[in-house]
Amino acid sequence: MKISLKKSPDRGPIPKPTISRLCKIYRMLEDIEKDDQDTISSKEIGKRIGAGSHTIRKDIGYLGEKGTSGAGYNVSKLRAQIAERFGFDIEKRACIVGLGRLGTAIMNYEKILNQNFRIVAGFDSSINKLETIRTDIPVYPTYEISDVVKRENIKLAVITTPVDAAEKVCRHLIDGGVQGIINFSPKILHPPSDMVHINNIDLVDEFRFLSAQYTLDQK
Amino acid sequence: MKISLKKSPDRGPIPKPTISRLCKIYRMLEDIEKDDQDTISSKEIGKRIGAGSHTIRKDIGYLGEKGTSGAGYNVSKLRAQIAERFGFDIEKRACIVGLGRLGTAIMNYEKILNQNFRIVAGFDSSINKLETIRTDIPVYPTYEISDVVKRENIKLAVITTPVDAAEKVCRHLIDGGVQGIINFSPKILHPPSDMVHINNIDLVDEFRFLSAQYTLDQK
DNA sequence: GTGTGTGAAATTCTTCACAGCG
DNA sequence: CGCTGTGAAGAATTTCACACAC
Repeated sequence: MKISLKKSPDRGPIPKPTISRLCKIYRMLEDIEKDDQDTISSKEIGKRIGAGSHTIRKDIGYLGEKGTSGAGYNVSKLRAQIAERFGFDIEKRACIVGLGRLGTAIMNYEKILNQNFRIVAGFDSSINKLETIRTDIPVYPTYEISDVVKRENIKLAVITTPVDAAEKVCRHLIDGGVQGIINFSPKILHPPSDMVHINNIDLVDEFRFLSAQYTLDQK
Repeated sequence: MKISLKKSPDRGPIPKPTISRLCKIYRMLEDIEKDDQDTISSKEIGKRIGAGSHTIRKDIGYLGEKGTSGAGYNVSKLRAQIAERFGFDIEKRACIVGLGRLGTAIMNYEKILNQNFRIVAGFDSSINKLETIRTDIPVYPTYEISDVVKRENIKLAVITTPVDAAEKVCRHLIDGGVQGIINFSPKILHPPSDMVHINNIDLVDEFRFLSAQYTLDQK
């Protein structure tokens, strides 16, 4: 007699690289859903996001839902699965701190609005700037950060201030309850607790990284 | 008799994470050099860039130059060492394709200019935009990309076009000889050869990644 | 004592390989 | 067959631990 002991598979915590790939896969699935295609193989997903089919299957394995052998994955089911696991169906409220060129560019980046991320506040330390900015999104002086963040239930923030302001701004955001920060200032910010995640993106560093790589492979 | 056989250490190819950290360390050293501090320990470097002291020592080990036990590393010597290895002393020429809000913001990001990266061209498909843009940097229509890139010896590029243009632009850049690309469009671009490096940064994905992480750790 | 250099261990992540399903 | 699911192998990184230098 065969005992159908279904051994629970890989259900450890999801590795970060997997989370990152699943986010990319998610967007890809959105695109594909718009086309006629309603099924997709791990191989094709892999080709699109730049990974092997094995990796993709492992990644999807963490979600728990199964694909159909021989056919691949059901596009909308898989997308829904990722959304559910990562909370993408719940609208997230975000803000931008630092309304210079980059900050306003992001504030107006219409794409974000459609994607269950809503930018509901902008902050700048210059009263002048606050008065001249043309936008539908309410803007506030920086000293109100933690109050507004609390009141508006903002969970995500983008920092586009000059370097010297970044650290203080970061503290205020976290005091207010922000849980994820994208920091474009060239000051590396560290999460004060495991409940907060920070993504430091510095353009100059990115340039350097690319430059270093191709310099190295010319040796 | 003791034979002083100096076994050559870790001299394999430098791992990517190490390259990335060394780029951050490099910037940090620049900052510190401006202050009075002329020596720094692996522990402090680690704290600043968010890594353990062990990791930092390993990273620096790849460079070949040694620190001084008990004192740490000589700041300017280490910086020079990184610059030399990664070619940071050689001025790199860059361009921006897509002169929307984000593109122009980056084009005017004065920091880059000071850092041995010079933005020497902008491109856009709209003649209108080319005519109205106010900048010292020469701008061209996109169909001239590969010519201008070749002529101006441009090695780095930033893509800030809408999605549908990204792929074609990427090809033209690479035809012209670009070796490193930062792509801000939400289309994932793949390097056609090992000689080209591409860094795909999509804002929405970054939001999702952060959002996913904090959603997961609330479970 | 403080701090580096580095093999070795531990961990994390990716790739392989192959059984099993449609 | 083609394609998924998954343990096991393998590779890449990080962390440890401790000898040695200042």
